[in-house]
Amino acid sequence: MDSSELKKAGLKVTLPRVKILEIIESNADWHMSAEDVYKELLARGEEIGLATVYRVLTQFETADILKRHQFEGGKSVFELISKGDHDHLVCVKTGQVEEFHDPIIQERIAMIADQFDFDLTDYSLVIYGISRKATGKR
Amino acid sequence: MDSSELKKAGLKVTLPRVKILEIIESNADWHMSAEDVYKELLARGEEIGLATVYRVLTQFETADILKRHQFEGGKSVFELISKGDHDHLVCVKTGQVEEFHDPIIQERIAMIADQFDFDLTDYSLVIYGISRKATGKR
DNA sequence: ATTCCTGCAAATCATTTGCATTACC
DNA sequence: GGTAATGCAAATGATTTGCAGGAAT
Repeated sequence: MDSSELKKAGLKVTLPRVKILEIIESNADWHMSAEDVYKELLARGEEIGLATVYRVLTQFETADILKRHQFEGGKSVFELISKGDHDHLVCVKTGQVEEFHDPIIQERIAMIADQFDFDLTDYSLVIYGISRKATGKR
Repeated sequence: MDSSELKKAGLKVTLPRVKILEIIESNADWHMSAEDVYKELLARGEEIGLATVYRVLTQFETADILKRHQFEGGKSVFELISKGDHDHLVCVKTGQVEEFHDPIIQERIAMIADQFDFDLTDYSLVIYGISRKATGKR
């Protein structure tokens, strides 16, 4: 059950939090914005305010349940950290997102941080391109 | 002279545009936000509106004179494309920005885009960390 | 002259916050 | 029951846009 994850994070198990986590989990293959989550809540007939969605998403980020990404265009999108370590390719035409993992790049990043005397805390890598296969996703 | 750059880009040579380009060029070692440019204009006694700064910066971006970056925190920052190809390290404590160039990473990125059938248009790589040298820049 | 540009204020967009009310433990 | 969480509306912060007046070619 999801509640354990919430408790573990020191968050009270409330209906909005459970519902929001459910929605993110049932859409684990995409990257949802606060607005997306809110719309999905409405679609499911839940009475949860947009402000709460923003608050909860931020709490989940702090609790290391979600990771926030910016990609292009003002809005943040989120994905489950439990999905593991990966970076993204984004199609600039369709918005389609693909995931990849490249140890060589990661090793280089660690090396570069070290060269510059930085304690690496995180990095962000997004590849933008035009997908040659018309996946027309979403 | 700067005017040639503007003309080449199909932009009329106007005082705001020349002044803004001057400011960016004279601060080529940092990454300025629209607000930063605006403040610098005021400091230099120029009467140029913030809206114009935003408009001009966007035009320069479209004309491939500037590149826009997001880094952390809502605001966009800009830098001259003529500075060449590089990526960034950002100190999460001080905001200090360092630049690096790594052909191996770039080659990998090209390879990955190709594997996923993407025509690479661009990518964004930012390394976040805590600088061990207190550069206390800016 | 004509078309493009600028300044200003008002409009947007995404996100945040104050506060009274309500829901968990 | 007490504290933490939520909903709503209003506040923010960054950026954009409409429009009337001003410049550049």
